[in-house]
Amino acid sequence: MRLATWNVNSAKQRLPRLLPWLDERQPDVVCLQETKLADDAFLALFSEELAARGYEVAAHGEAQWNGVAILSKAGLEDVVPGLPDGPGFPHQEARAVWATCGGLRIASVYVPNGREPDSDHYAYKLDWLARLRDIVASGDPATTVVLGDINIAPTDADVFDPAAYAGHTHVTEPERSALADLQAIGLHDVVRDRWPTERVFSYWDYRAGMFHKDLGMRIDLVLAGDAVADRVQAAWIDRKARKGKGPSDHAPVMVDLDEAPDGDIGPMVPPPSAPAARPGTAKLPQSKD
DNA sequence: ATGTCCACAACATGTGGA
Repeated sequence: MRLATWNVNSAKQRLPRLLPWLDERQPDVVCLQETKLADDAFLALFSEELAARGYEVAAHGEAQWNGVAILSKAGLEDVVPGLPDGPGFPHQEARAVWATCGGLRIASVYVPNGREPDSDHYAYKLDWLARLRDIVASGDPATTVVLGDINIAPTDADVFDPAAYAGHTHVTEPERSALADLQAIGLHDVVRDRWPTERVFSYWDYRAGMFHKDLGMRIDLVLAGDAVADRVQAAWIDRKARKGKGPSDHAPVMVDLDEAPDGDIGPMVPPPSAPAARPGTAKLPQSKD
C-alpha cells in the first residue's frame, strides 16, 4: 500500500499537476492540505476524475483558506472532520480530517503556521498540537498514521541553514517539544528514519530561486505508529512534483508499506459481504476478439 | 531590497497569508 501527503497550495490551481501525478504515482491513500476550497467546490472540481481513478473522497475545507482531504482506494470509513474539541482561531478551522483506510487510522493535518513566536497564533499552534496528541493517544496509536504539513522542522538538519531561521517559527524549542510529545506516543518519522543523515526537504519558498538552490525545509511528515512503521518498505520525497510549470511550493511525501504481516487487513482482502467463489463459476479473462 | 504564488474584492491593483 502506497501512502502520500501533499500540501497542494490550492487544489484548483494545482489540478493540472495533481491528476497526472495521481496517474504516475498511483498512491492508494493521499492526504491533501491547503485545498482552499469548500467541500462542495472541492467535489465539483474533480470528484468525477477521482471516482474514475477508483478514489473515495473525504473533504473538509472552507473557502479561501486551509482545507484538507483524504483520497483512498483502500476503503474510507469512520470519517471525522476536524479535531474534536480542538482549539480555534477563534473558531475551528478546516485543518484535519480522519478516516480508516485499509486497516489504518489516517489523519490528514495542516498544522497552524504560528506566524510569529509568542503571537496568539503561535499559542494556538501549540494548543492544536497538544489536542492532536491527545486524540491520537486516545485511539490506537500503533495503527495510526498522521500525515501532513506539520509546519515544524524536527531538527536543525531539517532546514538549509539554522541561522537563517533563528527567531522564527518552525524551529523553536516549544514547537519541537510539542512535536516530540506527539511522537512520544509511538509515532515514527519514517522519512528521517529511512534517510538518517541525508539532506531531505519537502518545502522550498517560491521566492529567490530557493528550490533550484535546494534551500528548503522538511516540514511535511509521515508519522506512523509502531505496527505501520514496521511495514515501511520505502519512504521518500517526490521532488519531481516540485519542478516544472505551476508546482506547489511543497513536494509530496511518499511511503510504501508491505502487506500487513497476518494478512487480515489491507486493500487486497475482499470485504465480508463479497460472495465466495463457487466451483464452476470462476471465469478466466476472455479474449476481446 | 525581498528573483513568488494564491485568494479575494472588484476590474486595477492592493491586501493578507504563506
